[in-house]
Amino acid sequence: MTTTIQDLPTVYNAKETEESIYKFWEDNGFFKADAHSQKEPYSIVIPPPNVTGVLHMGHALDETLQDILVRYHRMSGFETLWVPGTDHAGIATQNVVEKQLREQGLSRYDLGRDKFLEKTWEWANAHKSRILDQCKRLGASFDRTRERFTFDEGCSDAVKEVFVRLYEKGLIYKGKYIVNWCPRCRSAISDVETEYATEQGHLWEISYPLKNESGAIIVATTRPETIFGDVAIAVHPDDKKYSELVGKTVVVPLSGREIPIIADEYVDRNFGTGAVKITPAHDPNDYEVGKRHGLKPIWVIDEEAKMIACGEVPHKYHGLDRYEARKAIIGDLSYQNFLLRTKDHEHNVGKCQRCGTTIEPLLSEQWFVKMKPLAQEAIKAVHDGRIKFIPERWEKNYLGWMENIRDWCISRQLWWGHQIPAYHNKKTGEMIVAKENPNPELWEQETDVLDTWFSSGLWPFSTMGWPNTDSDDFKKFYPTTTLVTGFDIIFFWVARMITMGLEFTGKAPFSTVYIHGLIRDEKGQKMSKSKGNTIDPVVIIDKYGCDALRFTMTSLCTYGGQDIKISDERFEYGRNFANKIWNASRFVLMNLEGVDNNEIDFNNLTIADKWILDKLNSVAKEVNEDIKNYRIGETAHVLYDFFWNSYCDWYVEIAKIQLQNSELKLNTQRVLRYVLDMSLRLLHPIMPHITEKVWQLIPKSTDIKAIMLAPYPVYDESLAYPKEAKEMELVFETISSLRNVRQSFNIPLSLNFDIEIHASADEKPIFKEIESYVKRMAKVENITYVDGEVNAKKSASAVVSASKIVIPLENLIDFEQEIARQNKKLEKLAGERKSLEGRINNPKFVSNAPAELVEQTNARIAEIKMQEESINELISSLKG
RNA sequence: GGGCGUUUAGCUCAGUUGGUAGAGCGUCUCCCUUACAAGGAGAGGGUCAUAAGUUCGAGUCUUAUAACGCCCACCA
Repeated sequence: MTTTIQDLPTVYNAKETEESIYKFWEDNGFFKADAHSQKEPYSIVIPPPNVTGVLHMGHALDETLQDILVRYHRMSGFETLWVPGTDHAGIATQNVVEKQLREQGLSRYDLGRDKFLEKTWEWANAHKSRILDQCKRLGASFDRTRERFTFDEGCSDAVKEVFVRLYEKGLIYKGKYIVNWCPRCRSAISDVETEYATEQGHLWEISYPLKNESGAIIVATTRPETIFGDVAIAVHPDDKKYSELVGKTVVVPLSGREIPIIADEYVDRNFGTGAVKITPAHDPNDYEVGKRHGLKPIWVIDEEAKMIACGEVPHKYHGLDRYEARKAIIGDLSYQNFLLRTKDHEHNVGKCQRCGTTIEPLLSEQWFVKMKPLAQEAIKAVHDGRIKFIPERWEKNYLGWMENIRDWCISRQLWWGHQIPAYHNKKTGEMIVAKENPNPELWEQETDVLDTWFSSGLWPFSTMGWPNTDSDDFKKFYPTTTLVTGFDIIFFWVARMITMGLEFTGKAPFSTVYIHGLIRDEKGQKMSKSKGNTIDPVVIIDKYGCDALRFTMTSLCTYGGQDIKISDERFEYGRNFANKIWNASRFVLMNLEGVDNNEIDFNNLTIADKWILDKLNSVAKEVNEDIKNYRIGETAHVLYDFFWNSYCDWYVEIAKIQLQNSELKLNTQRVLRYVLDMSLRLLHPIMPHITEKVWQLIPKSTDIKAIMLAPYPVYDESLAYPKEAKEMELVFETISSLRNVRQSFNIPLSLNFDIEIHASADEKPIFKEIESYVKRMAKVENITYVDGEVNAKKSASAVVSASKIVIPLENLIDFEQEIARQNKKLEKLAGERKSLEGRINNPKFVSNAPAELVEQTNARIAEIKMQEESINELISSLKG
């Protein structure tokens, strides 16, 4: 880089910098992890983004937090691996490709399985690289040489291995059960993929006449279209209203079929009429009731949610959509006087998570994983601390789900996904489960594919070479250290990774699950394409810069993991900070001319030098603790405050004074450089590009090639200067008070005034030491020290710590106003003193509170009293 | 029905061993002081949702209430 300092623009150009800096890192292979390193490992696997589309803000946050942890640990001496990759996202990807086809008037069936898969692979491949390229724009320091895909060869092998082993252990079975069926996706989906929405519906009361006698039983239902699948009417066994009817037979309206009245505890006597129609093929509860009573299910709705065109469904309803059928049946029931009443009824309806279609509970043959036996260890691992959640409250959520876990329906009637490794004998129909087809001439593979989460559940170890447990990566980097993700996929993904990891590797796949909030729009709504309220991270990066995006988002992360509301303008916060860093750096670089490569001369430090070094030191301490404890938002705030308010607003301003002093110049340059260097390192994990860019420009002697490889600053006891840090308060207070006076009386900056300091004995030497700062920063001409009585006549004045400062300004100040100003301060002090005195006068406080606090309180009261006295003295002197 | 979260300055939100409140933005005043107007300086602004309790002391702990939000369960 041949940029000279003078060439650096006054406004930070994020776009230019970020591109070249990322290239610099990548070209040098700095992200590549070494499996043979002796360093302690730190590893993260990326939650693989779906190949359905492009990166959204949620990814941007997730990737940023991971990158912060990765960069922090890399700088802190760990052998650090971040594995990138993407998820084939079975149902979601199939849906987007199908949608594309539909726009051309085609369905997947028009293409056929092979052609459709070819097309989907094209889509996936295109999006895979696009997504990871977008991650690069986020500054992600992942090891691209280890990029993986949940549907690549290695992952597929792991999937087959796991499936076969679970099957052989009896933990995978196939059978007919009621499942959540999405008629649009034409596939079963799992419980967690089913979301519930409250809908306004109806409760219809239908009369079922008794066979061979007068009378009827009245049944309440929300789903009259399943009437042809009724196999019984159930009432509660203790319901006296119906006790005489149990055992009798009724005739199903519109059908004529005869079904029994049975008694079952499941029925709620107080709901509806207390009598329920039982439709085992289309309702999970009814299925259980049917099983208990040995009733055979009757299918009346097909896989597309249309009335079945055969069997028990009368001809006129054949092929009708479920809702059309409902309308027709209600009409017919009403016409034939079977419909007695229609009531409004609010109920929850299951929806497909992926397409929003109302779920049709359907009895069908599916594959399941028995989760209960696997869950035990997954519960234990959290209880005994092998895995911990941050924030902790998610543990409870996870455990609650695990403890009540149900079997997992893993088969999907889709095309895009891992085909189930089960084979059917073409002649005998026999079925085997094996990793490979023993003989394709004889055996045909199961057409169902696996739930996409089945392969994501193996991600932490399938990416490390498993089932080959001797692979270098597996040995060095598994188990991973931290998993970073949002709470929305704890059940889908985190829980499954934990169960699978423990089952197949014997180890928890990660030790910490760091759960962050969800990104929402400025109104707190979830971002979604359909609402049109999404913010594209790439657009933000183009407009404000990647580091600005990262810093802003990081600063909004709270320890409690609250959701994060963002709007375009919020990123100005990070952009402004980046610009501040840029300009402060420019100032420092411009002033480093003539500086040597030597370290700071610690025997020749000014009070201000010591103060900033002390401050930097304590900031380093706090930042390390914050990151280790996942208080990453706090890290951002601490660094912002330090860099802007301490370094820029105070130290750089003081340095301008010291640089003009030939004795102090060189060491001031070194301190400026040192603090800048360390600040950049501290900030690097959050704002990688700008810190690298500036760091490369700093003249220094190190042979470390990049800031991203430089050691992360830690607390250093030899750099603690508590005494000077405290004494500097006098500088801040003095200058602030003088500025306040200037502002209060509209004294122009062009006018330098004189001051008289009535210093306490202790503070006098400090005042002398800091004179040059006060003069320049408060625009003071002369400072004189006055002992004895104060004469503040026609003056403004200020009480600073134990000293008094008088500013003779007889033509410029309004004395009434000055008295008012001082009185206001008195009021404030008196308020504080009274409340403190209240405490100290309470004997219980004195006896119960820590001695140190009592002492502090007394000291503060004494200080206030003294300051009150001083102010009173000043006021009377002013009047006199 | 069960669980969780939120309620603090006009707005958005921080505030972990309980010691009398902070930031950013916005507002008001002044300033283009040779790093930065995406900036500098100064100021104003809060009975920390409500009620009770524990404590010498509560934004912080306990209980209850209210409002809003989320998750789980799912009576047809």
